Amino acid sequence: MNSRDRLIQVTARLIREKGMAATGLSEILALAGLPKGSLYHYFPGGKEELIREALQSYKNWLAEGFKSKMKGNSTAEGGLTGIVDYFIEDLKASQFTAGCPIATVALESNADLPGIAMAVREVMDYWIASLSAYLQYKGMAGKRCTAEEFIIQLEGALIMARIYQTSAPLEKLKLKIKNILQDDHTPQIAKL
Amino acid sequence: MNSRDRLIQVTARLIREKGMAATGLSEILALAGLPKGSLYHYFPGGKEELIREALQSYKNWLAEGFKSKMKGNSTAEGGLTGIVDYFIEDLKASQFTAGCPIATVALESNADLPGIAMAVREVMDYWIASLSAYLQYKGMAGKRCTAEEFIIQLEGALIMARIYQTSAPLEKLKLKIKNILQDDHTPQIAKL
DNA sequence: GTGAAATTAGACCGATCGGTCTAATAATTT
DNA sequence: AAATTATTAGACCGATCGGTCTAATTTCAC
Repeated sequence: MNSRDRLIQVTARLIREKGMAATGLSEILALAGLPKGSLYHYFPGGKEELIREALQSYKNWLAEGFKSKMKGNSTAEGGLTGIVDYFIEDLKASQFTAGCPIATVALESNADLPGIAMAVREVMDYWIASLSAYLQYKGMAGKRCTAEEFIIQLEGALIMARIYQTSAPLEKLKLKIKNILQDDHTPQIAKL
Repeated sequence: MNSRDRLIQVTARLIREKGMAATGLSEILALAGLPKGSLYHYFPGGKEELIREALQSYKNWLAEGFKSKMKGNSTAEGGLTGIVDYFIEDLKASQFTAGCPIATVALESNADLPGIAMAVREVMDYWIASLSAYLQYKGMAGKRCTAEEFIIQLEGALIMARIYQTSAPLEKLKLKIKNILQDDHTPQIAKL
């Protein structure tokens, strides 16, 4: 992997493990085996740009999961179950140290970091849109609400999993997918 | 408010807004209007002890919510709705800058901070236990699973609310409470 | 092979980090 | 009033923070 990508990957990993503020540039550089010059060569915007790129790379990670897990499942229920499995695998591989970077950064971002907050929204938008499109393709009604509902429960489960160091909440989520898909999530006051 | 409590409150607020690592002692002291000596007088354990206390204070905040919102509602559904309202009020009061400190700190904590991770678990334990006891009092079955389920959805909704700066996910959660209470959350393989 | 561009290397910067320490002051006890 | 304790005050510490800058080196084009 080239230096630029290595920096992004290391940054992404550290952010998922301990957040944005606790991740120092020197630690990133040490793990990537690069000097400071390389960082500012590839990312003139410094730490913030690097973090934004790390968030963007999470989009690719999500896209990979969509591709591999949805292709192998014919039903919407199977597809969503696959996505949860994708997160379970990731969680176990990291020994429950890696959460969702979107959530982690979202909870750390504030009005002082508008660029970060926007990047967070963008990735979440992508996630919701991808899931919605998938659900629509599978013939679901109220797709966007269902997608949001699924992600909300997934994010909540990921936090619980992190706190108690167990994948149980995600395993439980898999059992609830059928309900999520069946529930009527269309807003009471029509939105579209 | 005395100096000690002021330090805890300021710390709790900053943590909820931007997390643990990004919250500096100097900022805490400036907002509390106290010198460094006071901090280490009351909290010899330094920043970590202060954060643990801030997390503990969140237990009190939760307990207040339980008291005020559950007393005023006779049904379990009404009680949980009240809790969600409690979070909505808090979120709006902070202009969507204050998340759940448990989640925020949980996503920032790792093996290097065992004391923090334990404090996070302790507050979450308290939360789950309180809700379980309430549900049992209201005659619910599968109380603990239902409590966990509710909290997971609340945490997920809080993240979404933070990202999009809207209380909509929490408003939606209120509409789902009836379903959460009705669903069978007892584990497939009995746990107790 | 030579010149230009891309990349690596790391010294250096001021600011801030969490933490320690001593002294002054305020409050309380006797 | 004197002695004791609790609290405030802030100078100071080494370490690290994110960031800048100049060279050295490597890569690549011609």
